[in-house]
Amino acid sequence: MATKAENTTRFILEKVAPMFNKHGYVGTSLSDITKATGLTKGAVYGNFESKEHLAIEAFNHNIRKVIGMIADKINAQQSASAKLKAVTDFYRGYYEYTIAFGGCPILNVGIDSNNLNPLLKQRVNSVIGKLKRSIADIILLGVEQGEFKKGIDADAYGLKFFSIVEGSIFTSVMMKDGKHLLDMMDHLDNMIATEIKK
Amino acid sequence: MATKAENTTRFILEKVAPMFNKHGYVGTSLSDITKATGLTKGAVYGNFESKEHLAIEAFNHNIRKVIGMIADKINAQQSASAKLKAVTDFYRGYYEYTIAFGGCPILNVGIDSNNLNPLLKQRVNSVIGKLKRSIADIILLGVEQGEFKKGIDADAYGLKFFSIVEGSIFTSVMMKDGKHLLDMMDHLDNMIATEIKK
DNA sequence: AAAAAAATATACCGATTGGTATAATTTTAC
DNA sequence: GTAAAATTATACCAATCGGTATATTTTTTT
Repeated sequence: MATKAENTTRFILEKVAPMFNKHGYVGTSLSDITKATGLTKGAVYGNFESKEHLAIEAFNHNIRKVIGMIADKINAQQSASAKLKAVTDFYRGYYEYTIAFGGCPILNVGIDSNNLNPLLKQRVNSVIGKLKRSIADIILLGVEQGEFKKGIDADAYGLKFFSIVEGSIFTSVMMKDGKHLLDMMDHLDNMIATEIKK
Repeated sequence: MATKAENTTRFILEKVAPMFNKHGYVGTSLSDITKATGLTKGAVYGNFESKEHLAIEAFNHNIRKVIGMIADKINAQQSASAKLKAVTDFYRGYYEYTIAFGGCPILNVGIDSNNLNPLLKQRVNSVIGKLKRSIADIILLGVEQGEFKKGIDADAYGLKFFSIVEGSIFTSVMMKDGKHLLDMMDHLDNMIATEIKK
């Protein structure tokens, strides 16, 4: 059975994760946190050594959730092109999913931590690297299986994929325009069809 | 001649604009501002009614500079395709230009102000709308002049263009990878060539 | 159920936050 | 050059910041 502290840790994280995502690191105060959790500073600092570590774990929590969902969609498919389609399909539903949550954690925490919080930024960069890698690996798989063109720069396309996704989320969230995200996923599918597939 | 206050206003704005861009609204304190300008709160509040208005005018200042540069490049070209190429060429040099400055103000202030500062967010949205409009107008010009395909959704492409640019800047700045921005501008040029041009 | 250990609450710390009233200074108008 | 007006500096405000030492409560172990 989970100990009391483990339960509290998870409880705090779940309450706090969307707050950090919406309002950023400096924009989320300890009093915001105690207010939202109904706990006191004692409980918070009993479970997390500092606000910074709490923010990092909140980011990890957010990322685990999103990445987990994408990974499930990817793993449910066999072929490389079906895996890539699973990713764009996932983001086709992302606007509705994320709008209450405050947008993409990578984008939000990335911008928020840049020039301000090196530890957090390092975490974000690590996640970007992993996402790029997982797309690039799918592309390499497609090349191996004869689905995709030989000699394609998988890493560069992984990063392209990522940039287009993040830019689309930014615009959709800012303009409150879920349709735009759909358009952009069509654009990505088209890029895959014309530039990557044989 | 400019009055004393006008000079001071401009001086503060120039000093403060990159700070807000790098560290965000909550991340830039009045003491940061007085330290950077060498002035006192009296001078600051004599020229700006509040920190929020200062942040808004700093954003306007940043935007005017960037938009002005793009507009010059666009206006220097005659044909619609040359105008679009001028935009992607501008962003090909954007990484070096912006890295010391802290990234794109639209992206930074957009993320920063979302769910936190409605006035600032409104300003950002207005700028996004104008950028979309100016790209869409170039596309409409191209259609009119027979360069571009008829029946193309100029507004949707304006927003696509914007999303790809912003996503690319985000990734480039985060990963400190200027090359990626070049790749993405190639991608945009290619999109124009294959989807928009006749 | 009692004792030990773990977890949470309370009360406080110095530092900093944005903002302001007023005094001192500098600029402008005459 | 002097008076009036505009501008900047100083000194202060209450509120809030992240963090901590300690007291209290709750959970776990025996």
